[in-house]
Amino acid sequence: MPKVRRATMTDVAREVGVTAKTVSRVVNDDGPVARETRERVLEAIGRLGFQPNLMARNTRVGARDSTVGLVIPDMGNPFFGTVAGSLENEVRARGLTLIVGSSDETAERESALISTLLARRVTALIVVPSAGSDHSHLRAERAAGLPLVFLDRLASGLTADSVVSSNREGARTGVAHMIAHGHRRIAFVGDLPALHTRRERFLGYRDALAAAGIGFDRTLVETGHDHETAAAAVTRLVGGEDPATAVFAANNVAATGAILGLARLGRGDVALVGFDDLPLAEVLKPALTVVAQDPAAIGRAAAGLLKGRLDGERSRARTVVVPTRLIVRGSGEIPPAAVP
Amino acid sequence: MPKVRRATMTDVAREVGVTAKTVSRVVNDDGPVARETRERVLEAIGRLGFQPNLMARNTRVGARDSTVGLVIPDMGNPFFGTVAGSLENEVRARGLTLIVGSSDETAERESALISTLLARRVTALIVVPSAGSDHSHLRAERAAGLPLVFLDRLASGLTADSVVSSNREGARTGVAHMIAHGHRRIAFVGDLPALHTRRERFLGYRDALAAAGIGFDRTLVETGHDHETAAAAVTRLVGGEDPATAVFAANNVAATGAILGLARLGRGDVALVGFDDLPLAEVLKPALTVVAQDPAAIGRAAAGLLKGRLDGERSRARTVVVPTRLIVRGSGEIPPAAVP
DNA sequence: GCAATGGATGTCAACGTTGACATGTGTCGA
DNA sequence: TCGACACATGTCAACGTTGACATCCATTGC
Repeated sequence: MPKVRRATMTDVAREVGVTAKTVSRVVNDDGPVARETRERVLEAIGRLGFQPNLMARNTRVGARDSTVGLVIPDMGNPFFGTVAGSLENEVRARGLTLIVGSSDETAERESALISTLLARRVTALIVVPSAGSDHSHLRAERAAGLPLVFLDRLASGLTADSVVSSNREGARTGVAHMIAHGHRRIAFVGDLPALHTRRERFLGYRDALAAAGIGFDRTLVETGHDHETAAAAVTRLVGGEDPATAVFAANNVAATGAILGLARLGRGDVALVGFDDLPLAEVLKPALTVVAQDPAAIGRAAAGLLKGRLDGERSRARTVVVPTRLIVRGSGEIPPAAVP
Repeated sequence: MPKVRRATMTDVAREVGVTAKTVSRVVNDDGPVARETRERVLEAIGRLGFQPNLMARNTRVGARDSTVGLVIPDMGNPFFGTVAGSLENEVRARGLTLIVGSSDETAERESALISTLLARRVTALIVVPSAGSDHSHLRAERAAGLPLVFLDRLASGLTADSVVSSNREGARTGVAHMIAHGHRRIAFVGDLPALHTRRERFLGYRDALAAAGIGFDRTLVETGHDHETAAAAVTRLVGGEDPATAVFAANNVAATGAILGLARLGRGDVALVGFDDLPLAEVLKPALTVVAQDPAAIGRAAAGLLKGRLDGERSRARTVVVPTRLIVRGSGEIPPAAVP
């Protein structure tokens, strides 16, 4: 690994003929410095390409840092991307910088990433828990005063501030919508079963079935963590005997996969409701009916909780539930095919 | 801001009755430690929730750090998300951690973000340059040995390792494809004019026109940096007198906006080719013909360049061009409407 | 029996920065 | 004219960690 030798305050100071402390004063606008000295220091800083070493500063001044760490499961998923973007705006408005890492939906990487961020002494931490991860090791940090917010999914092994969508109620609404259009064989395609969101949405699915007096059929439940597995799952669900006449896709990936799967089969007769909106939802044939989340609102809510903690609030952990909204566009209103 | 007091090595050492140095040896697996001492230290570490302070370590040992910083313009854009994900895999395979920040496509934020990352002494830096940003200030860093790679767009004011798609040639191919299907009024909808990708793709567009002897019409060129402005641009382009019969959308956002705009107008008769593939491209009506980029290959190429520099390569800066591929699906083969 | 060996631990200083406090110099009001 | 005061800068130590080197003790070999 190449050694990167960078200019230090002492280098700058030597260049100008002052002390490091004076350079420090210039850099931090702290304490009086003669106009002429300041100018010479700034000139030398530019010439040497000096950049203050935050790491060294932070050992001296403690945790008063300015970055917020965010851990998401997947950079490629636009839902998390949008949430991250929203969060970034909020966080920056407070003068903080957001840095993001991906856990790739594994507990080990999540844990490693959190360690890295903590080792770098981030000011606050926001985590989208991965499948199967345990967060009890964060208890000490939280107790020590680290602002900590869980996003999209609740943490396990620890109670902390959280922001989630109204998963159960949203899923119930989406499924009930298809029941109201006459469906009784409604499939559920969701993300990994260990995920909080998947479980909650599954409960909502069952709520809707139960409310309509429809028996639960385990064979109508499938998992798809990427487009192709979701497409394959849907292919199985709408084929065979006693197939599903409708599909509830419990997140954007499953919905995209379901759309691909149904289109490839030419099954425009199958009803479909997705959880989470897609940019192209309105132009699909049929247009996609969804239970829309509000990623921007989720980001704002998380930032709100974080700000409270940063301002020293020590109240009990709160969970903010961001409402979802059914957007009717066509795919969810397709009636069941006439029984032969 | 709450003060977060964390356990230090000294705290752990006091607890066990040894010196900080011994704790350091245990933590870093460095030098001999008696089995029993090691166990007692580990126990105390667990009990106190100690985590080594990377910042302090780094002041001592210098730049030998383990994180790579990545600056992208927009977290919400799946293209950058996918590239980031690919890069993450590559980087992690080398035992490094990727941290990402968003510049929101502004030069100021990009610059601030780079400063933050440099101040945190990242091992290497990967940047997707924003519109109008200047990178000459990174010359000193690069000279000092900082591995630095530009992604998707070339830097301005500095020559450094770069990875880009074959933008010009890809765009030329896409536009030529529509010309081959009889179009002569082909509109161009691209991202911000200051962006390298937009400029290159625009050159490819003009190459194709010139090769076919079609005069350039400035009124057929529009800008759309988000879905709605792109949709509005397309609406203008295909309306009025002497309208465009075909549209080349120079990135995924413009393509999505174009699809939305055309669909809302009910203009299924307008040909469309997008730059960058979309997950739902195949199921659109008509299915979307695209010039596909390979985000995973882009990530891998960048990681490859980075690894070379990390291993101490001091050769001249290289630019890797990742090929694009025309995927014919239907929307690009629509013939021009019969002239009235 | 004693030096050489090596394991287990300690001591000290240094990384780059900044808080606390000290020093020196010039200005101003009484 | 002199003390008070503000300004400009310096000195020193400390943040938490680790590299270099020292020390102590128990084996080991001859």
